[in-house]
Amino acid sequence: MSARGRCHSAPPRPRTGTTVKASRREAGVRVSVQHSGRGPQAASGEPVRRATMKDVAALSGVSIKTVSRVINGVSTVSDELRDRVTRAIVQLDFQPNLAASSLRRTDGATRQIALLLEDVANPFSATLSRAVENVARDHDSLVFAGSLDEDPQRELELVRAATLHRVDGIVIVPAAPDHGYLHREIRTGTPVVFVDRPPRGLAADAVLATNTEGAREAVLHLADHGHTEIAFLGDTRTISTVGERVAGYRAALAERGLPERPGRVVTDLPDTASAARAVAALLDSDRPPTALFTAQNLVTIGAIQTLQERGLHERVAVVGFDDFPLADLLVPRVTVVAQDVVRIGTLAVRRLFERIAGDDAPPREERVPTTLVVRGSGEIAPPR
Amino acid sequence: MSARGRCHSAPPRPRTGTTVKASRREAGVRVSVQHSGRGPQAASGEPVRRATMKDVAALSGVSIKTVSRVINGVSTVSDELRDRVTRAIVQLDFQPNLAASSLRRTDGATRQIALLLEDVANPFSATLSRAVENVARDHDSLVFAGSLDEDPQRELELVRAATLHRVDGIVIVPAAPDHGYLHREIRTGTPVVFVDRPPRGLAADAVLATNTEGAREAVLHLADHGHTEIAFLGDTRTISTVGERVAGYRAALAERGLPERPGRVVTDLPDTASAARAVAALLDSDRPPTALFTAQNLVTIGAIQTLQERGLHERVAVVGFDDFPLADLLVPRVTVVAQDVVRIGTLAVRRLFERIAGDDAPPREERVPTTLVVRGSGEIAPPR
DNA sequence: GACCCTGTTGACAACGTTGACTCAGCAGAT
DNA sequence: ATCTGCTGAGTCAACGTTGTCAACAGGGTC
Repeated sequence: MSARGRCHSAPPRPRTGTTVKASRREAGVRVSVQHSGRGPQAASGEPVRRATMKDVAALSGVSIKTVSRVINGVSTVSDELRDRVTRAIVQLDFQPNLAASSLRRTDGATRQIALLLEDVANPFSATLSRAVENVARDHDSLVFAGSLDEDPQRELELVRAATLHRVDGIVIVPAAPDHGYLHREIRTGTPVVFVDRPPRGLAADAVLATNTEGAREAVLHLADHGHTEIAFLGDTRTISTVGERVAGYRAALAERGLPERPGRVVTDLPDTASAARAVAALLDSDRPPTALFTAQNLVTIGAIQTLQERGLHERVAVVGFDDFPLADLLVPRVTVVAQDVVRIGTLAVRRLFERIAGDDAPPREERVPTTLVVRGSGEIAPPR
Repeated sequence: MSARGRCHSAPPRPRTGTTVKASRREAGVRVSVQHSGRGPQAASGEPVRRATMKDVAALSGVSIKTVSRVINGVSTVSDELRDRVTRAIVQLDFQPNLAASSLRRTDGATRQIALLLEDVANPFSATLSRAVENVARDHDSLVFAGSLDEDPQRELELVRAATLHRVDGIVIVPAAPDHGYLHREIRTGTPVVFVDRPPRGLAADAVLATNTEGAREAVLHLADHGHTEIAFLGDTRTISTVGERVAGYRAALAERGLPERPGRVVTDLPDTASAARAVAALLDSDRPPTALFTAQNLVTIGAIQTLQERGLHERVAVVGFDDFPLADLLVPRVTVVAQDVVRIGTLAVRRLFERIAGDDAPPREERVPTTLVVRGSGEIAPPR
């Protein structure tokens, strides 16, 4: 944007309808320039200075401080002045400058929070994101979302960017193996709430799913449908949820007196393709499992791909951890242990806003229960 | 946050491993308080004041202005001073106060852009969001995303919130029927780029899909597989893409000399459920269609639901507009006209950053081509 | 009438940074 | 030796707001 002009003179402004278009093509994208009489966008009607409190004060004949009081809802302003100021604000379309405000204020609030997740484009993150947005709205705060891609380095960068922008707080689905570095941020007044995975090397609030219990329930479900050969397939081992889910798997096997066969716990499957390959390998082994517990979204999908390719989708039982869209349109419909993602997100931001408001109770860990959603794929009986 | 303290004395800090937990239950969520020796989160090690340029200047023995120069990469600083300042910055963990900076700077840049979309939780929006984030990262900018839920009122509110926070620019998938109100924002220096749907009553940049051509291609595809009874099912009529896709549908029918039967164009299906009902109604009509062109994501899914329920999914052909996850795992796999969402998002933000950089060329409309993805559901032949 | 209290308003400085300007020092031209 | 121009550094004010404090009006009390 060029320097702010002072010129307020209105340019000639013909009707909008007269737009003429001319097309050309570049690299598959069709571009058309709009030769409207209104002229270029950025210069449309000369850049205009935004009104400040000073302008409002001048127009309503009061001091700047009184304008500030009206805006902040301070009660010691007479009705008459409040009225005059309010009218001036509307007339000038005044919006206070948040930067100046947060610079001066003692609490330094910016009314922005950061949400750092795995990848805004995956369904878990997207749902979380929406839940967080809804709560943030009630607190007049904006949410900026960042994707970590399970990369610790990226986590550092984004936390850094967040504090650079002086966000009021951070909700994070962490990727880093250690969070000691967050100590400094918390001490300088940026509270952090962990979601889905607990902090390591740091005491902080966390909202998590009951991973172990959920996994246990899933595997018991399979065992109770007659399966004795149940495999575990999961995401990257270093993610804490994976460990918890493995623990649940083992607890269920032990509870039903089933042995854990070697090679039946496969982890470090970060995407659909690797999960698909892992399932293929299992099926090709000497003693193929008759049931699969897929401990994550993408793993479940990869598994189903392989089963479909081999025509085994009506033969091998599958229970997945975490629900996903269209799970109930596949054949067979997919039985899952669903996390209450909206609940998790909501609790996490609420906690964050409590911290922002000054709550300094000891950090808490909240566990949100999962639900077994029976749909078909988990109720397939073992052969013979 | 309580008032900033000055106390820098380090509290006793025992090992982390000694955390003790106590559980209780409230409304299904298990809560455990962490009685770690480190004490409450917010007070952990007393709140600490953030370093300012003044501190850096004092530590390195230069003026504040020189610190500013170093941070902004001004070349007229001797190597020695630059070194001293850099070391002080690291030592104090200094991060410049962006609020103060943008307050003082002539361009007033905040390094934040807003992304307003239908709903961060739907796949189209989520993909767009990720694409925007990636480009924004290159410009050291943060993105905050907001969901409009197709609500014009909400659009006004969120644009308002965005300008209140003085974002450098806005990328928007609009919901409002008229965008004249944006004139003011553009003139005060907040450029706006439209995505998926063009602006109305305003000249502004837009990046759109080739809706008409894509729809035409889909319907020609169905006709060329022998269908003469093809229905159109679409989202809310007021959305411009819907109109364009209807136009493409009609163009294709005309091109193949097929009549448009009454009641075959069904719109205003905002969600899966209503789409499912609409398909049921069509199938129950006197002359049921043998093929469906579903002009939006959720509509496609709703249609498939009904077809599956009736066991017609291998009988009635379907081509959808817009790809969706798992489209290739359904039975039959779903043929779609895919939009290049990543491309659309990328072009849009790039354009936005050009505007932010001061480009004041006339507004442009770019059209990104669609691709027909043949998978099975669109190649089902009509009965007999 | 002097005193105090309360409630409303404004003057002023300060938040942390950067733009405009100044100034000292020095090299090269005169 | 003086002048000019340039380079590197510093001083000061200003961005738009809010916290602190003082001033003032009006009312009630003694």
